[in-house]
Parts: sequence; structure tokens; C-alpha cells
Amino acid sequence: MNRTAQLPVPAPAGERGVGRPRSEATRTQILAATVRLLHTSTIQSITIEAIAREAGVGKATIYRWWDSKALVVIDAFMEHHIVKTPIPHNLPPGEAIAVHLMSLIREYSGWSGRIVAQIIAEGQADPAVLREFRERFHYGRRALVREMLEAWRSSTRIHVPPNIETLGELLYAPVYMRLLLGNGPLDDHFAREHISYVYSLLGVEAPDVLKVSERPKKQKPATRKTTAAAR
Amino acid sequence: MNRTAQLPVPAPAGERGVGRPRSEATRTQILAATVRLLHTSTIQSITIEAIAREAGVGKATIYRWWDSKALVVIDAFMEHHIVKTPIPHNLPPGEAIAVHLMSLIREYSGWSGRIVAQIIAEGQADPAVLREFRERFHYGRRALVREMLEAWRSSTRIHVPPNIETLGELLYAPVYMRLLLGNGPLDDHFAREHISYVYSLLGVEAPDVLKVSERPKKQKPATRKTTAAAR
Amino acid sequence: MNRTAQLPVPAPAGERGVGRPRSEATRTQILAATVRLLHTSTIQSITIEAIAREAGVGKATIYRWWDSKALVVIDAFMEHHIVKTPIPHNLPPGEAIAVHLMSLIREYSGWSGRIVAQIIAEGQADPAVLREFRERFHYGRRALVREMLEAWRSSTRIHVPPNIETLGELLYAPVYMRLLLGNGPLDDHFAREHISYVYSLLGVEAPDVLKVSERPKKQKPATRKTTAAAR
Amino acid sequence: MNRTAQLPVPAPAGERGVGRPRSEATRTQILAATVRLLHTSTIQSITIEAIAREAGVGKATIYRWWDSKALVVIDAFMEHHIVKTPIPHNLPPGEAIAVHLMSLIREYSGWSGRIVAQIIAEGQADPAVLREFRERFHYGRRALVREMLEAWRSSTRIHVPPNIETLGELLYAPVYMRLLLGNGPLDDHFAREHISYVYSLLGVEAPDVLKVSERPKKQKPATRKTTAAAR
DNA sequence: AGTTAATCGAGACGGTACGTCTAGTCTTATT
DNA sequence: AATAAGACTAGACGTACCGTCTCGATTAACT
Repeated sequence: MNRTAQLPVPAPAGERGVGRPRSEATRTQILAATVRLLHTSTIQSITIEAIAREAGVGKATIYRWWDSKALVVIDAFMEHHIVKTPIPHNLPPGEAIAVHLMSLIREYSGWSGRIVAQIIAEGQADPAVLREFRERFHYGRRALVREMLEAWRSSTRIHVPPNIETLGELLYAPVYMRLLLGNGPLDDHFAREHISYVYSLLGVEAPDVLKVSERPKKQKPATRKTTAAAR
Repeated sequence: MNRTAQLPVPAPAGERGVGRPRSEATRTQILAATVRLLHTSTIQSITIEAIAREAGVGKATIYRWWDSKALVVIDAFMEHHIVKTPIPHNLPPGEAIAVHLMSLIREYSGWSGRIVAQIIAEGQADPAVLREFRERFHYGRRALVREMLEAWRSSTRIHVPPNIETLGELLYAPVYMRLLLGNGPLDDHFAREHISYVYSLLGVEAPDVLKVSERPKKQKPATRKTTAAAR
Repeated sequence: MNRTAQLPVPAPAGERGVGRPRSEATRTQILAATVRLLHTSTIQSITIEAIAREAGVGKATIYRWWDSKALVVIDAFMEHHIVKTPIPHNLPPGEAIAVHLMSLIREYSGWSGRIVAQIIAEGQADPAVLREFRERFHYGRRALVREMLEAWRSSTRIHVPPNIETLGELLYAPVYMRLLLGNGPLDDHFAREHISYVYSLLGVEAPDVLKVSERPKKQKPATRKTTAAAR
Repeated sequence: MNRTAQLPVPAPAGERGVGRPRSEATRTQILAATVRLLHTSTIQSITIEAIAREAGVGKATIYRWWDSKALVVIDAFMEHHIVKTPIPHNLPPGEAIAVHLMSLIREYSGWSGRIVAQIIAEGQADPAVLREFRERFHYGRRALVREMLEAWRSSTRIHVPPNIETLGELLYAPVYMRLLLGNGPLDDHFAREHISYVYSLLGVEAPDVLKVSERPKKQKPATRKTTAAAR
């Protein structure tokens, strides 16, 4: 039943090449329409009908290729979203992780964050969605982070748990908590405070990223701590 | 417009005693029916109609007193849910926090966890819900935890961040991450590994809770001298 | 059960004078509000709620005194409607009847006609309403017309049916038909044509009313015959 | 907007053959269900929901094809009602008209009369309904009657008005008046009295229909050589 | 070139729930 | 007792989507 056709190849491994092949154009239109709708609506309020209408496509065509609205959204989001949270390879591990965390927080503070949060939300009522999200968004990143952490352990004298994942969660969980619970803003100030605290607990120097230009952007970081709320 | 009437008193809301007063019985029936439905359905799949049907109540009565399904659920959940995550007051702060964390994790690993997760999910598309959730579930607990952390700082030599909340997030965020992302189980093993790692980073001994019987399962509530915490 | 309180006397013949007497002011407000609403809505689209709201009165008060919306309307219409279709007594019977018919047609061509038509419409689903309508609107008029017809028969040589009512129907039915079916307009042209034809069949001269100033009003009577439709 | 699809052909309405064609079965079920309900309820008390339920059909399907409940009823009534008021063609005009009037009165004295009256009632608040009624029920009949009257004028020495419609109204209006106002029964006695009076006014002999067996009750259709008239 | 088989758009269809509205009834305090 | 205010159950309103189902028209690959 699971047929989340994310592959860019039009008609991938259909039983045989019999019959009219799947239309790549149609697939693209659907995903593009979805992304367009995501800019003005929540996933919850988007409907398959609306996507079909916006894409100029029959409803059945969507139902044929995706099991649920959320899975369409995942595909659409992945396809049209250039990943802006790379893990730099030319930096020492401690620096690289800090850079990644910073960019992730910046990413999640905007539109992408809202989408990710809503995908996770949809996942609470549909295990398939949550699984898909983990496989497409999370596990790759997690594996890379794990690698970096291992490298860090080897290169530096840091206090590491028996299961290195535990440290990974310590670094990333607060970000997801703010993303989903809205307890506090996902801003630069949070990023610096969080990262520098964990690094100091680990007994290492604060990474360079935290030292560069203290960007005040549009906010006075001193008083801005508890804006959380509204969203 | 926000009129999530959770008050135990029947009807003080009305300006004066004009007109027929709100029926307390009806309110109770609605919340009870909601809890009943929550045992077999997700919040998303529950409908206002179903609640009204189950409660033997007119739909309009629900719409009159609550702004959304999720707010009914919050009320219902709070009312019919004996809080099982107390923060013990007769223990040293470090121990008390660990006990609380353990019981929270155990709590969230079951039915209550599913409900909380779904409430947060509903909140992703409705700021009012998320706000209500924070105010009713979270802030009380957070304040208590903050107090305990302050007490801990005073009594023990631990490495504490400038903003003590940062430490709070470090302790609690991984729990919410597993609750919502499903990256790993919310079990005893996780609880021990997470807590003992953070405590070791802080430079304090592992708390006693982690040392007791490795397989309590049914959990003997050994530390009973507590006060109802949250809410 | 029938308690269509149309009497102008405040507290009519209540069993005894026990308790608070019926409020005449309230009764008046209700009827006034109803008439006001009748100017912008059909009876069907008016609701008891709307009347209560408009009158600043409790719904129950209306239900206490009237059995149905239509009966309120009948009361309201009778009360606020000065009858403009008198049967002149100083004319010979043939003239008097013609005058009455003319004024009735003119009356029914406007707002009053719409109300009467709608009351009859309500009566199709509620015999009580139709009965009330006949008793309050119709029978009085019919009796008078009968008298006039009898007088006419005595004074003039006209061909009269065994049951004089049969002639009455012949004179009045086409008016009600146009009122209710909308087959043709209820205008002066119709009035003249209809009356003069029946009078000629009866073998009497056309009445004087038909001879006075041929008022063209705003219409060319020659081509206007079949405008009926729209309403 | 007017799309009272009464056509026996399933779906010519659609611009072209795009999309799934309209289901004739569904249309039939809806009309049949409506007729069934009409036997136990007034049009006013019937709801679209009830029709949908009775027909085993989605509400939207009804809304898609009809603009109002009354229009469904008109379609249903026309479709399931074999017209029993033919205008015989093998009789002299005066006789034919009398026969038609008699059968119309008999028809209107029962169930069909109640339905027609209620349709007209619905029409008082909705011009579209009244228009539809006239077009589907009335105009066809009226045209035939007009023809008969013209034929009558040519063949016999009767006193006819300048506009022959005026005579038509004289003959038919009393029937509709009794149907709608309930001033007197719609029975054989009325029929005879009314018709014979008008005929005598016209200076012609009473038609044969009035002379036959005074108590037929079940009515032997002696004059069968007819053609389906109305509609 | 014709056949075959799946895809596509359009949109009808039976359902279900939405959030609103009104019907009548009832409860309270006030007159 | 009658009133206004307004809560209450019940259920219809007309709309929107759901997911499924015909249709006729495409579109390749396989005869």
C-alpha cells in the first residue's frame, strides 16, 4: 500500500511498461501546486481537492500515487526545498556541529519550520507519516551528526555518553521543543545560549560561530527572551 | 472570544444572573464523553458531532462554550486526569527533579502521552490551542522546575547556565522530542541514560532513583509524601 | 388550544385576576414588530426568534399567546391594516359591488396582496390558519357581499343562480386566482374587463366606476395584458 | 441558474460529454422518494435531508440538480402523476370544456389537489416556483382551453368577451379559489352548480355531463376517446 | 498500423461533518 | 402569574471534502 512515489524518474519500476506511463509533468504540477498552497495555508486546512484544482489535475490521480495529503506535502517540501543546513566538512567536528545547529535553528525559525512542525503534527495521527518524515528528514541528518560526534570524540577530550546518540539528542531536542511547543523563540540568542552551555558542560571551548558578529538583526537580544507566545 | 470555560463553578461567566444559568451537568457530560472518545480515537478523527452524540447534547451547546475541538479536549483531559507526575518536596532538589523526570517519561509513554502529543499537534495549526496548552500544562510545571533548579544551584556545586531555563530545556526537551518525533522509545532505559548523562555532565552523582530495582514495571510509589504539582 | 388572542382588551377574560396580568404593551410590541418585518421579508422567512428579537420580547411570550407564526401575522395584519375596501352603502347594489371589487383589486395589487397571499399559503399546511383567515378576512366580507347581491336581485332583473353564493364566487374568484397564481396582473385593465364582462352576462349595464377617467397610470393598457409572470 | 432537469434523457445538460454522466437511476430514486413522502407529509414539512435519506442519495446530489425543494416536488409530481384531466377531442367544444372542468374538480378534490395547492403555496415565497408551476401545469392546459373556447365561439352563438381569456378565468377561477381558500367543498354538487350557471349565463344549454347519473362516485370513464392533455 | 492497457481530466456520486440557525421547552430572577 | 433573558436538545440548513466511480480521450509499448 505504501507507494509514496518520490522518485524523479517518471515510471520507475511499474510491473512492466504496459499501458500509458505515468506523466512526469502531472507529478511536477501536483508538487508545485502543493508548495504554492503551503505558503498561504496550513497542511490541515489544505485539501486534496484544492491541490487537484490548483494543479489542474484529477483528484484520482493524486489518490493513485499518494496515500495521504501529508505524504504529498513531504514529497513537495523535499523536492522544492534546497537544503540550507549543510554540515561543513572542512571544519573541525565541534565547529561543524555548531555551524549546523545554527543554520538549522535559523531555518526552522521561518516558513520551513512551520512546514516541518505541521508534518510532525500530521504524523501524530498517522504513523506512516511520522515514519516517512523520520526516514526522509531525520535519519540522514542523524547519521551524519553521529559521524561528526564520533570524530569529535576521537579528536578531543570530551565527556561522551555510552550511547553517543544521547549527546545528539541533547544538542537537537531543545530546537525541536521550541519549534513544536513554542516555549521561547527560535532565534540567534537562543542558539548561542544553548550551544555555548552544552559546549561548556562538555568542557570544550565555545565554537567560533558563536563569536562572529553579534547580529542584533531587528531585536534587542537582552530583553527579547520570552517573546515566545504568539507565533 | 476565548471562552474556554474550565471553571468548576457553574456559571459566573455571565455578566449577571440574567437568563437561565449554564448547566453544570451538561458541561460534565461533554467532558466525560470526550474522554471516553479519546480512548478509541485520535483527536483529529473525533468530531464535534460525535462528542455531542456521545454526550446526549446539542452541538450548539458545545460551540457556545468552546472555540474548538482541541480546547474541549484540553478541558476534558485536565479534568479527568489525575496528575501522576508530582515533584516530591521532601527530597533534595537533584533527586526531586530526577524523580519528576522519571514519572513524566513513564506518564508520556502511555495514553496520556498520545493525548498530549495530539494536543500539541492540533496546536500547530491553531495558535490558541498551543497557547492554552502551554498555560494549562506547561507553565505551572516549568515554574516549579525552575524553583527546584534554583534550589539545586544554591545547595550544590553544579555548572549552571546564565539563564537557568536553558538547563531546564536540556532536561525536558529530549522527552518531548521522543514523544513527538518517535525517535526512540520513551522507556526506562532512555530515562536512565538521559538523566545519568546530564547529571554526570553537571558534575554531580547519579540520583538514587536510577539505582533502585531495575525492573519495577508496575512502579511502587515509594515516595508518596508529595503535593499535587502541575496545573 | 386555539388561543389567538386578538382582542384589544389587555387581560380579556383570564380565569380570574390571579397573578401578573398580561402585558398589553408586550402584545402591541409583538404585533408592531411583526408588521415591520413583513415589509422586508416573506412570512415563510420570518421566524419567531426574529419577531422576539425585533420586539425585545421573550420567545416564550409569543408561544404562550399564539399557536403559530401565521396566526401572529394575521393578528398583526388585521391590527395595523386599516381596511381600504369598504362596501359603499349609498350606492345601488350593482354599483356598490363594482366599487368594492375595484378597490379590492387595487388593494391586492400591492403589499397587502402579498401578505394575504402568503397567509393563504401558510394555510395550505395548517388548517387552523386557513380557518382563521376565512373567519377574520373572508366571511364578514362574504356576508356583506351576499346581502348586496340579494338586494341587487330584488331591485334589478338579473339572472341569478339558485345559490347566490355561486355568483359571488364568479365575481371574486378571478381576483384570488390572479393574486395566487400570478396568471396575469391585478391591474385596472383586468378589473374593467372582468367586471364589465360579468355585468354584461348578467344583462345589466356596466357600472359607473368603469366609466370614469380611464387612468393609464404608467402602462399602455393595450399591450400590457400578459405581463403576469415576474411579480 | 434554473436547472430543473426534468428531461427523460439522462444527461444532455452538460456542455459536452466531459466527466461522469448524470445518473438517471439516481434521478428516478429522488423523484420516487419525494412522491412517497408526499403521501404522508406536507411539502413544507418535507426536508431535503428526508428526501435524500428516503432515496438513499447524497444531499449534494439533490442540490446539484434542483434549486429548491418545491422544484423537486414539481418534477416528482409531474413524473409520477398520470394526468387524469384530459380534454376530450371527439365532443363539441361546450361539452369538452365541461367534461374537463368536471374531471379537474374531481382531481383537485383529493391528494393531487393538496399537492397542487401546496406547490402554489410554496410559490408565494419563491417566484421561480410559481413560474415553474405555471409553465408546467398551467399554460399547456390554458392554451388548450383557449383553443376550445375559440372553437366554441365559432360554432355556437355565445356571448364572448373581447379577450377570450376572461371567459377562461370565469370558468376555472372558482375551482382554484375553493382549492386554495377552502370556501366550500370541491365536490360534484359544486361542479354542477357552477358549470350550469355559467352555461346558462352564456345562453347555451347545460352540457350532457351534468345530466348523467347523479351518483357515479367511482366514475365510469364513459368518454374514453381522449388524448393526454396537460403538460 | 492496430491493438492493448494504463493514465489522465472531469466531474457525478453516497457519505459525513461542518458551523449556523430555528423550533420549542426549560430555568432563573424580576416584576 | 407573567415576563426577559437565555440555556438547552433536536435537527435541518446548504457547503465542502472525502474517496470512489464512470466517462471519453491520451499515450506509449507490443504486436
